[in-house]
Amino acid sequence: MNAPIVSPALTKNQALVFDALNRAEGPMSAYTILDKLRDHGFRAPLQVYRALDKLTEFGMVHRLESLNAFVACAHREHECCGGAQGHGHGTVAFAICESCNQVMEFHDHKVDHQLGDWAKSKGFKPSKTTIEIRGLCEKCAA
Amino acid sequence: MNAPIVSPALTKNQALVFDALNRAEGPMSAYTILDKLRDHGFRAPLQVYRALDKLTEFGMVHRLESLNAFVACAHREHECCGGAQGHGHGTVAFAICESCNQVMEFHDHKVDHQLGDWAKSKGFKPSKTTIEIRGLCEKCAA
DNA sequence: TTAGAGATGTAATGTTATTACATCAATTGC
DNA sequence: GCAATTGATGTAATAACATTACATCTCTAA
Repeated sequence: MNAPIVSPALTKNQALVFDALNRAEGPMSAYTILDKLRDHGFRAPLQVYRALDKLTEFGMVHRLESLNAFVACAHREHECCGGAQGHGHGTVAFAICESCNQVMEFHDHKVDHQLGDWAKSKGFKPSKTTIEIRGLCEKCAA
Repeated sequence: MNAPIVSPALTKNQALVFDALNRAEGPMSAYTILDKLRDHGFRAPLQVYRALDKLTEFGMVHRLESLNAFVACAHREHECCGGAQGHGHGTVAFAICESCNQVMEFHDHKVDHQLGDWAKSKGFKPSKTTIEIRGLCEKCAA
């Protein structure tokens, strides 16, 4: 089984981690996830990191590099352009509110293309692109 | 003294850290910098982090979020659009070769605008934007 | 039924970043 | 001059994030 387009069957640990992230309504660090899952038998960081690796590979979870934290993917399945990253989209971008910690996930074709064009012009072969906007969301900026 | 447009006078520690990054021809972690500067009297991480904070604030150094590492800014002074981030540019983007660790710093008006437009449409007020493309540079992809 | 692959559990360690507290030097206002 | 403030520095300790190493275990395909 490789690079499934639809959600694959998850292992127990993967399902627990994914569920925790879905309930969270915001990004969580690996160690926060670990704490949430202690009641379910989790005892070591590696259990979380292994599950996160897989979920990320499946495109079901994203890592926020500027936060060292993780969020469940907010895209609906089959939405918009199928990309190299499985699950149904190309590069995703994030707007992260530094006040309320809310994260907006979005996709922007033009940005995607523009960066792709730059890469092509330089002979650079992208494997993963990170776009994160830190700032204040509408509510918090008011 | 606040938010200088030209390079401010650096303190001894700031100058040492900046110099180390300039010589490096590639990103360095804070602890790598620390090791390089032990001969110059550095003994603790905080000495490095404090200098990096200031240099970043001055726009002379960038943090690569996906690497937890730092690079000296590759822009010439006075080049292109003066932005909110001092030093003479708006958002910068990075292409990071995962094979040879070379980093290309660039600026793309269209991407900048496009993300700005998205933010405006959502009422989001950006403070800092991260754009990092991981992949293989032309040489390493060949 | 056994060899391989993948998932799991656990401990230990490595790497990155911050908090807390003390000191020192330059500047400002009196 | 000389407090008072501000900013830079030094040091130790700790917190936060992530990986390596090794031992099982379970399923499945030959």
